[in-house]
Amino acid sequence: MDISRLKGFREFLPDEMEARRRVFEVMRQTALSFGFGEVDMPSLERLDLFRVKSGEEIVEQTFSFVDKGGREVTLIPELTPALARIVAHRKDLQKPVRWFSIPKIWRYEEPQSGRLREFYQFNADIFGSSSIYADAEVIALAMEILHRLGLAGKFQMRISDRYMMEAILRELGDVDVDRAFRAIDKIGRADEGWIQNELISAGIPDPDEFMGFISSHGGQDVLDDIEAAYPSTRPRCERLRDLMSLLDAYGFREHVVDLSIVRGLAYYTGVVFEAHDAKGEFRAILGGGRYDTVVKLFGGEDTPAVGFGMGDAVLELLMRREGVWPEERFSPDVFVASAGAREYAIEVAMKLRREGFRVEMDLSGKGLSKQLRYASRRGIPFVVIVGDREMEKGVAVLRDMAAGTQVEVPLKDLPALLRGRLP
RNA sequence: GCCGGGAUGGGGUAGUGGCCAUCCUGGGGGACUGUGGAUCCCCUGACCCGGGUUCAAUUCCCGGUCCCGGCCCCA
Repeated sequence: MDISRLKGFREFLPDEMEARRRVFEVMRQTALSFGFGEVDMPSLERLDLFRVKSGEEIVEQTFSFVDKGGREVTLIPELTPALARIVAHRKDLQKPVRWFSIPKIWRYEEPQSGRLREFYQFNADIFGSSSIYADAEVIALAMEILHRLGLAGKFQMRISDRYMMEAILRELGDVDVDRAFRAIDKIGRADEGWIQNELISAGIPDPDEFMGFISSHGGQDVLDDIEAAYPSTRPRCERLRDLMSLLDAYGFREHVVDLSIVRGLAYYTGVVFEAHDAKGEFRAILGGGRYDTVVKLFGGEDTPAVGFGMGDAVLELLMRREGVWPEERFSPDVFVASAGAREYAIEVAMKLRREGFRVEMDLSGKGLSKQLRYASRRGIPFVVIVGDREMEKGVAVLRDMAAGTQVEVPLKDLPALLRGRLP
């Protein structure tokens, strides 16, 4: 019998979980500050929910199985279809809908650096607004999260527009758009000769010149060049210019136009974006874009949408490298040590707990020496010592473990004193 | 699914075709029943799995699993 942990799955103990929880809390507070509401969705869904959007090949990349009722089901590989289903059917929802979530999601792939089979993914979407303001708002949320996580200037937000790329490809002739996109998506990762061959096969006559264009990334000047060379891109260039200006207005500096960003998925429409490590060490930190046709696929009205997803794996690698991953340590604020007078110790512990402190209490019934040793080893910064003497006087002894000093205080003053000493 | 490198107590490691498999750390207990970190003592606990070669395999060979990394893919 094999009871070992499955490949690509992680276990988090309190120390590790505390760090991750803090990171998620930053994401959550940032999204809330942007007026996004938090949602949660089922972890198990019908496989058909994902077939609608992505086709049969997705089955091989999901944790799917037939349940006891004969239904084909799967652990969700992404959140968007469930959201689109709700938006399609809940016609009472006032638009624009702005939602975020931090679900666990599952993908049956080979684990490697920054990629696991089970991971958390922060997800934010706006449904019901086709305006460029919505694109800007979503991208700004992504950048603000990275900023608040201590990654300002450590990433680059690369932005493109699929419609613009399609316009360029149409000007080049009879091009196999999907194939060209796949090749473009590999720029910077795959062999350049191979990419050129793929581009030729896709029907692009002069891949050298073409790659020159899409390899250049930067600000408005890149858009000017594109517009001059491919006049039919003008409306999309205008839109991208607006987007870049809006992101300036949000106060960000990490955004650039980068035509090599196309995203692998067929359903994206219009603006697409990815945030990358500025040093180019890791795979994409996050990715997203516009998907204006998806809600309709689920039977709803034509509902424009834009959003992004950010997994915790690459983010963690990057934050660790930059030294901004939170300290991996969980400990209570206070340990209540009991020297007899167990009921009084319980009373003190509960008082502190209800005042908002993290309070661990002795459960061993061992001597004070052992209790102090335990608290010391756990790294708990304060110990409250209570026994018969303290109970009779209605006081408690507050011991600062780092300083090795202690004071006797009336019980009613204990919370305030503790609050003043904790960081 | 494919390719490369790994795998020795909970964590980190040394080492070996044969003898009680090394050390550090952690965990439990004690010296110490109202004051911790030090020290000392005791206890706990490992050669990834299966097959092969061999008198003998943790060690060599093959396969698998898992970990790390790369490819494919990346919703």
